Amino acid sequence: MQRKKHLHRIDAIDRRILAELQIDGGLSHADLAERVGASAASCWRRVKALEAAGVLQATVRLVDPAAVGRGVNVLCNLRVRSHTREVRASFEAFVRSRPEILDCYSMSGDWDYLLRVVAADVADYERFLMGTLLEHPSVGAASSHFALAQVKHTTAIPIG
Amino acid sequence: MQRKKHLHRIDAIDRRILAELQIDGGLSHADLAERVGASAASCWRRVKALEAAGVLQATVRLVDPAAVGRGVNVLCNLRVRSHTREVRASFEAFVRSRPEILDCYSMSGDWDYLLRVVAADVADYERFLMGTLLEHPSVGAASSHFALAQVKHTTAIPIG
DNA sequence: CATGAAAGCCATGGTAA
DNA sequence: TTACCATGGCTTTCATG
Repeated sequence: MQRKKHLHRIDAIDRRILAELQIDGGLSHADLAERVGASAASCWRRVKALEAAGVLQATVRLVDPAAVGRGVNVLCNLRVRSHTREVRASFEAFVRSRPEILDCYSMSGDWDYLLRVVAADVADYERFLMGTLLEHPSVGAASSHFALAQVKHTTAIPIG
Repeated sequence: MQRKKHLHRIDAIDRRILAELQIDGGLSHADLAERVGASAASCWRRVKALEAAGVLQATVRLVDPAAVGRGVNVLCNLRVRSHTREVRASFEAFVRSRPEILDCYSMSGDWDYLLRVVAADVADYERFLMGTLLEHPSVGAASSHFALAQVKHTTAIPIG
């Protein structure tokens, strides 16, 4: 799973390719070529190079969380029980293994980590918090905050 | 931009389709059919229905933020200057208009919003904070925390 | 050396039974 | 659900600036 083979110089056309594909990943090479102002063949070569360099990553379909019963977002600040290498590695492996934890950042400041958890409802989150998260030996304190609404949520990184 | 036309009953095969497509959105209908244990035609109809219902949303390509100079994540707690409808609407429109703000949640608790901002480095974020965010008339206080690492970041909602 | 144009193969989407 | 066909995208080749 090694990526980032070789730093590929990203020029203006590459950036336009990235900008288009991260909005619509289903574009054909022909359509993409038209939008970025290059030939289909050149476009195809660039896409392959960007993939090989690890700049262009997975193609994914987005699913409406509410439609599959995961409409509640909870942001959870968390401290680990100790800051040894082992405990942190154990916690991070745990985080990666739990599908309801979508995002996890190691933070500077008062808390060690910030998690985003999706749940069906408050009771569902309570079960996860008490039954799973706080049960894990690596976890110290946690402070949960419910999102009232998701004002914005995008996967598109600003390019340019 | 109306979605969610009609609540479509999602059965086990639909869930498997969603689970597969949110991991690999580039799957052909034939491959998808094989993985979920249905025929290609049936699979195709289900995908169309899920799209029409708004359950299956955009196909996007993920881009490595660091490769395009956006490797720093900042989580920013924020209060608006007042809680009137107008001020909140103004703030939320502002948030949606700024491409470096990837996520924004309206929160319960001490702060009104939580933002995730991607920046090139600390100085770049400082410019955004002082020059753009805090300059906006709707914004009151803000408290920024830098992510030391992105331990986990996925777009895949748990299905099932 | 990278690009652009052209062409063939093949897989795919879509339809009909 | 299975079978079929025509469409169109992917990939290579080649000539060019």
